[in-house]
Amino acid sequence: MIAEVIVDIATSAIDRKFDYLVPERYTSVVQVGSRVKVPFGPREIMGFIVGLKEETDVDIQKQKELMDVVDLHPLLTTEMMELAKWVKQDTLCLEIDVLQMMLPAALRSTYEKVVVLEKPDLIKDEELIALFGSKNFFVLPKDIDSTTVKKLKRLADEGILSFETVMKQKTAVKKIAYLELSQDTTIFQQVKEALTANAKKQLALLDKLASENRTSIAMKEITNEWGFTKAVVDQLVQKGIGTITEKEVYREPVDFQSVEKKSPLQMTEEQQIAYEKVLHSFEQHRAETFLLHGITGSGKTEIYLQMIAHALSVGKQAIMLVPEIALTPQMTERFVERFGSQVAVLHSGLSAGEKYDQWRKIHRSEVKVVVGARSAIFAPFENVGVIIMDEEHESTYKQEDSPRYHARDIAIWRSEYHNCPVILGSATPSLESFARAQKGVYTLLTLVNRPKSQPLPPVQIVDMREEMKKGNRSVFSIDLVEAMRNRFSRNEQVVLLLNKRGYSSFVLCRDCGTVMNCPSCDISLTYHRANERMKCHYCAYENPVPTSCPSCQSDHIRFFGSGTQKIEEEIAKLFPAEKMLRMDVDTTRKKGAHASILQAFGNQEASILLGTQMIAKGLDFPNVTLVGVLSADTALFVPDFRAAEKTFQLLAQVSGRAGRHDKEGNVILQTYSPEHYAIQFSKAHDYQGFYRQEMFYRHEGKYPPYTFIGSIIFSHEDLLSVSDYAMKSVQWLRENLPDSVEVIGPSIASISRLQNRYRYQCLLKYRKDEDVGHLLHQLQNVYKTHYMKNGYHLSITKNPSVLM
DNA sequence: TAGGCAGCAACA
DNA sequence: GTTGCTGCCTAA
Ligand SMILES: [Zn+2]
Ligand SMILES: [Zn+2]
Repeated sequence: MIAEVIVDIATSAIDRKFDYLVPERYTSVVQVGSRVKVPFGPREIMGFIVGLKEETDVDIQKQKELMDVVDLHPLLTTEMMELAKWVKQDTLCLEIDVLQMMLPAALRSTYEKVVVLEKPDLIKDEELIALFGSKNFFVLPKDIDSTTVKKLKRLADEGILSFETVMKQKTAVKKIAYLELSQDTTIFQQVKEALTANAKKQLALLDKLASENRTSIAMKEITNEWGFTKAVVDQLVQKGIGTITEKEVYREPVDFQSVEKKSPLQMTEEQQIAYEKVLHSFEQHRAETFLLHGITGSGKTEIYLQMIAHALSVGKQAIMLVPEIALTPQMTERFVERFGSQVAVLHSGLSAGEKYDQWRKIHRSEVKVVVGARSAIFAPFENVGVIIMDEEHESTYKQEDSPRYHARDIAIWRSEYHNCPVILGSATPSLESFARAQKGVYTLLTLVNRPKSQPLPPVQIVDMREEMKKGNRSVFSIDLVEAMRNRFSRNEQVVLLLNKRGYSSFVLCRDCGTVMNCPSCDISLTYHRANERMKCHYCAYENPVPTSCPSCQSDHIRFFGSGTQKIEEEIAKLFPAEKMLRMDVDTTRKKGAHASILQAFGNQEASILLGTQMIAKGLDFPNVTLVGVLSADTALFVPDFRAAEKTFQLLAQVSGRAGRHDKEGNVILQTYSPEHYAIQFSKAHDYQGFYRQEMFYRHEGKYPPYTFIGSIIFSHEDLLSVSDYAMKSVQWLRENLPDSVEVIGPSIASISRLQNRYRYQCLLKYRKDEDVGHLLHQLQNVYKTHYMKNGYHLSITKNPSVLM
């Protein structure tokens, strides 16, 4: 038998199947989807079996046997392997990268080089002896200097030492030791009678066991809570009262006991209609995509819950995607309330072990519902009944680095595989999705009423130019200050949004204006207050903040925070009695900080929550009756065709935060461009109006959804080389692409240098994937054969979420 | 002429 | 991604 194996090496030349002979003893255990240990050149590495066959074209002399079958049960389903092939083809990435991404990080193998001392008496060099310490081996560090390596290699040639590569698995299954008591109850009496008088502890433990009347007790409980040492237990085990066994346990991030079970809510007529349309499609086993457009508070989640419940009732599984930032404990609780321990949760806050355990529960079908962020779309269920993506417009559903997949595309692919519906839900759908719904590619479902909430809050626009004329130079308009004062007098809460997308704090010299930049990237360094250091977001560079300016030696160094600090001071002056919580990149760097700030605000520990766009999601607070947007327009003027769409989505989202409950809410938008349509339509809560206006501009500019965008980045350490490569490539594209494809560039990329590499960018606007797919593959092949080895980089992103 | 080192193909 | 081979250069 022959196994087709994709090996664990992420290089394009290796990213294909290799045939291995299956030794006789493994023929009954090898399965497609299992991992295997294989010889590859002089090494041993991990690989995935992607096929089994009886014959191979490979030279008989080249053929090798696989060494070991690692998994007795396949890790990857047939579906996942097919999906990986499609993702490779569609996003121009490596198949092995997709396969690795489908599995939890804990299953990834790592490789270590170990130096083993063979003849200890023949080694003279003191430095080398020190490396071994008292052992006869050491792990070769990655950053070891080359002279030491040379010395070691020489000794290896003489046979004094040898190099070995060790394959390691990161995290294993967690096991807990249990004392299993014997079934034979007479043994206890026998042992007890045979005890000598000085065996007081053993006697006490026997009595305790008798009083507990359990058959299995965790060793931890016996030692920590009952206060017996392991020696006492061991002695009794030796006398035959039972055995110590290891039991597999799951590291469980959700406490199911503490969550009260809840029944489905009565749906409104509008919800019922939407639900039944999906249900009909579900019953027909159709792979239909629904766009559920419902304003904030219109009850989309109840439709999700009931659809999932129905899928489970006929033995199917469900995948529920939520953007990472909205995946709060409150969010997951809603699912646990309905489905109890049938829910698995996957998000970035889990440890590697917890993620692995959640994944195993999914893989073994011990849970039926997955609630998770982007990567949860790869949940290895085998009988999916419905896939739901909440807030489908979120750009975080697109993975920024390879494999550059969009969760929406994966969702639709999987729905076709399982013949089940997909629900894309949003209050402000992406233009792409809404346009597809208009064309009938997706089925549009609309919710316009808010069953439990007040009508959408009135939005007031404050023209900050007028404030300037009145002589108010503060970031707070007179109206906003007045409204805030009014809320505080009623003991209500206020949310303030500082709309400064993408800005982080930087370090600047006040005398000459020099901004501290990364020496290897054309980007300013980010100031980290916690340790007084400056870091580069794009490479590993890190340095303490200088005491004097490197270009003019002045010591007037200033830090520009995300802007929230300055506003914090101003609030303290205006409302000295009010407590405030700040939420921005600085205060949420630590894991869990985000959730704890929101929780504190929910507990009324402060009356003001000030933050950047990250506050737009998450909890809804019943006591918040005013949302103030300090600078509604700053994101409008970034050079991105989605700027208006993103601004509208953000404003719509924060507006929904005010007055979701019995109290009436208000929104105040401060702006320097009150006439802009994104702001005007936000005020009117008019998605459709915004959609029509924005579609007009997209049509004018030939932007999505009228076209698709492809972004190609060329980079090299040498500026002239990369400009030459970019020019040649783009010229070739122009000559070979059909006229319907617009080729823009090449031009210097917006981040012109990254990790010491100069960057050029080219943009493609095309209408059909077939128009560019073939040529992009060809461009990549030319890159692999002629450019890659000379230090060039080529990166192709289809439908980038940001134009960088 | 041995030793060293960069460049490169092969990995089943 | 690594490895070991090849051919060229350099120091003795
Ligand atoms: Zn950098
Ligand atoms: Zn200066």
